Amino acid sequence: MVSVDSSGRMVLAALLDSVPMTRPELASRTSLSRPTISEVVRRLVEIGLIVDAGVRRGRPGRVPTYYRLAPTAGYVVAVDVGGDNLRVAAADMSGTVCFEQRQATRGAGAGRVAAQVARMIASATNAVGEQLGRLRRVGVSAPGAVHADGRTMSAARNLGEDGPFDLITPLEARVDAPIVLENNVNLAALGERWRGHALDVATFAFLAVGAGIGMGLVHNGELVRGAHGAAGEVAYLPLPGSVPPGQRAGRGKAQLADEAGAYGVLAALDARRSWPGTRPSSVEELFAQAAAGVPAARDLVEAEARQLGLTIASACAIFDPELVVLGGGVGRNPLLLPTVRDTVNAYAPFPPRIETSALGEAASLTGALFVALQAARAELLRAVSGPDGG
Amino acid sequence: MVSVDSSGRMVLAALLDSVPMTRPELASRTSLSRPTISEVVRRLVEIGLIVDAGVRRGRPGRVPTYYRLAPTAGYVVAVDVGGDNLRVAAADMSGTVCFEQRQATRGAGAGRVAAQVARMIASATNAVGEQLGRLRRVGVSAPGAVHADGRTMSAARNLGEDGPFDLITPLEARVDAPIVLENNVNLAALGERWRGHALDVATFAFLAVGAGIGMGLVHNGELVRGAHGAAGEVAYLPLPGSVPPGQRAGRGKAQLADEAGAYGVLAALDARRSWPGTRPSSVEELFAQAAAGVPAARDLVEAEARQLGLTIASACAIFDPELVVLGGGVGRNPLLLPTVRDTVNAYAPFPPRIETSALGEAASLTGALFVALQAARAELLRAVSGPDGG
DNA sequence: GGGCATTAGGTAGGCTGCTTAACAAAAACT
DNA sequence: AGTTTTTGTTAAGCAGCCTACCTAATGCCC
Repeated sequence: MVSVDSSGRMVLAALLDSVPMTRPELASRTSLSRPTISEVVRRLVEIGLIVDAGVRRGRPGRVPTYYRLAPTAGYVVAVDVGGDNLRVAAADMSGTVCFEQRQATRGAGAGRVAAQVARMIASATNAVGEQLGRLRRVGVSAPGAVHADGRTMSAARNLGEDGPFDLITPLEARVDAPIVLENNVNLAALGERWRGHALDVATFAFLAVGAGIGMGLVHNGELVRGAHGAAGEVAYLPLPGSVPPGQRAGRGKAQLADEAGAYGVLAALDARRSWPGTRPSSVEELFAQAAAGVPAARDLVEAEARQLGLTIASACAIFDPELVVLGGGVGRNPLLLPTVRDTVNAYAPFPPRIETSALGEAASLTGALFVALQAARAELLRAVSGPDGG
Repeated sequence: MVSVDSSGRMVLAALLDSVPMTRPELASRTSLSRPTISEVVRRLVEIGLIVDAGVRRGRPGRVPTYYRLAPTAGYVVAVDVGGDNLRVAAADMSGTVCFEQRQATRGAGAGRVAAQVARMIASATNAVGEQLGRLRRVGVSAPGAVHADGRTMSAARNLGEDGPFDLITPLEARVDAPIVLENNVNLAALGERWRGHALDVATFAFLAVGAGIGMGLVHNGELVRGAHGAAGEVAYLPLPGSVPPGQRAGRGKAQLADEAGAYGVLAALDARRSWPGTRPSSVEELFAQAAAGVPAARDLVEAEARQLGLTIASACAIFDPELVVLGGGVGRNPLLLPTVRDTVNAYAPFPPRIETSALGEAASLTGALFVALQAARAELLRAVSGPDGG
């Protein structure tokens, strides 16, 4: 008798890519024999994990049956928790997104945010209904450093929390699935690797510039978190022109690169005494004026781009990525790209490719979907042998 | 019949740690049954990879036989190619060093260096003789960036080569074993992880400060090379006070951190117009005067330590290591440590542990031994199933 | 020194998870 | 209609382990 253990996993793993396959195809893909594949497929159909998906006609020989992942194999939900917006998405086990929603963040503090997140997850599960089976995993993207326990996070100023706090526990009480928490920038990096510009890139960095600034690093396809979950905290880079710590107000040890976020850009804007025409009141307006050719606006944008260039040059000297993806509300503005590239080329001995995010606002959410799917699939593969095996 | 395939590898892998083991011990270690272990051991003894190592007396019960790796299982040789010195070491498959030698580097250029290296390898193999079996692998440590092909390297100014050059091909003609080439700083990092201060540390950095400066990064136990083999090239870090590229003479794009090497320190020394007492003519003398309390010398050492601190702070902002090991002729001087630590603590939000190298001058050589051993062991494990299997 | 407890090592038989070989079934091609 | 081609099933077998049981050889205790 055949296992449905290691071979079952191989077959299921092959079918998780959502492409239906015939048994001979599965045999050559897994390099198992056809009898073994038949046995495994029979068991997986019995368990309800895969289903018949019609036959293939038109070629000589007996018609083979296609098999694919059962639609009821389960689904995952991802949440991107931002200071301004909450985003939710749901996808089936093959990764096809079947629900999306966006809401303004109402209220601050872990408790209120958790409550709103739980409601959004509930509306996602309601929308999906029973047709996709059960909810297998929830991926949560949030700004701030995630501790080693995978539950606590700190430095999430955007969410109105300064100290360490726990977003997971209040969620677990209201959600019937394991929850994976990860930093939003790290997830944006994984998102770009899954469905963005870093498709086949093993070693790259995602530079997110929004209200603040942060970098997500991927090495040989796996996330670099650092010993304290602080890898990619480039706000703490000592850069040329930066003011030594202790001589700065407010942000603790954060260095010059912190000024590259929207806060910093607006501060630089305020510092300008005169402005030709109407003074921009947001970073978007500043970029619009720069695009329209207002010299003062172009100056600020150039200065910003140089900062980002120095940040990337530092990353190259340490990490030497093959590609750097620029993202975040500020960072993904294409106006920055030429000066960023020039600056990096001037400093780095082996300049990486530099692109703006292919996923835009959805990068972190896509990454959260990815980690949720990964975890759910791994659990599914383990579960194949677990229950009893037959 | 038992495989000597997967189980054979498990047994051999257990015995590679050089600790002799009895068959019951092997059984519990590999979680295989005693009959299986007996069968596997019989085959490995037949092949000549392991040998009887006496019996254990003194405990109740039948006396068990110890087995260990055969002394004739082979050996590896490591070479550390430096601008001033060549070092060679040989070790048996269990990692016990049984030969060491040092020579001044005579002549420059790939050709001459390769010839001298080949002679040293030959003297190592002669010293070892036939008693350890055959030479299985040679590990070579060299300054400079190793290309993706694992053969070519560039930027090895210390060896009198500027452009890319190939040290491996001329060696292969004179050495009867596969050769592994790796950057000396990367190898120093691996050395510290194998037999130094980073024993159980998964994510750390080795900062080498000698003539130049370079960093070796280890993430989850594996080397971070970067997309162009340029990870850890911290000479290119843009730091506070650094002069933009193009405004500097000589070293291309290299930034301020380059001044942290011995060249830079001596340049700073020369820039001082007056000096109390006899002006030091080497970095060693400078440190000696600083230790003796000469204020000007202390100033220079402090400045150097601050540079290193900023470099490490940059690495923390990007990579967030758990530990940083200071090495190299300049870097391992303990006089630097307090100021380095203070500077890092001032800048980094999560300061890593900082230690001076436990292996000193031998760090790179130890790392070269390690990669040679790793490669030789992997090949040995593959070979167990290869030849025929019985 | 003899019996007993304890541990090592060997043998026999059996089970699991595959394999290959052979065959039956069902389509396209001629 | 017959041939070719591919799919799917069945039967038999084998590799690589395991368990159960047995024998061998020691230390310990009286």
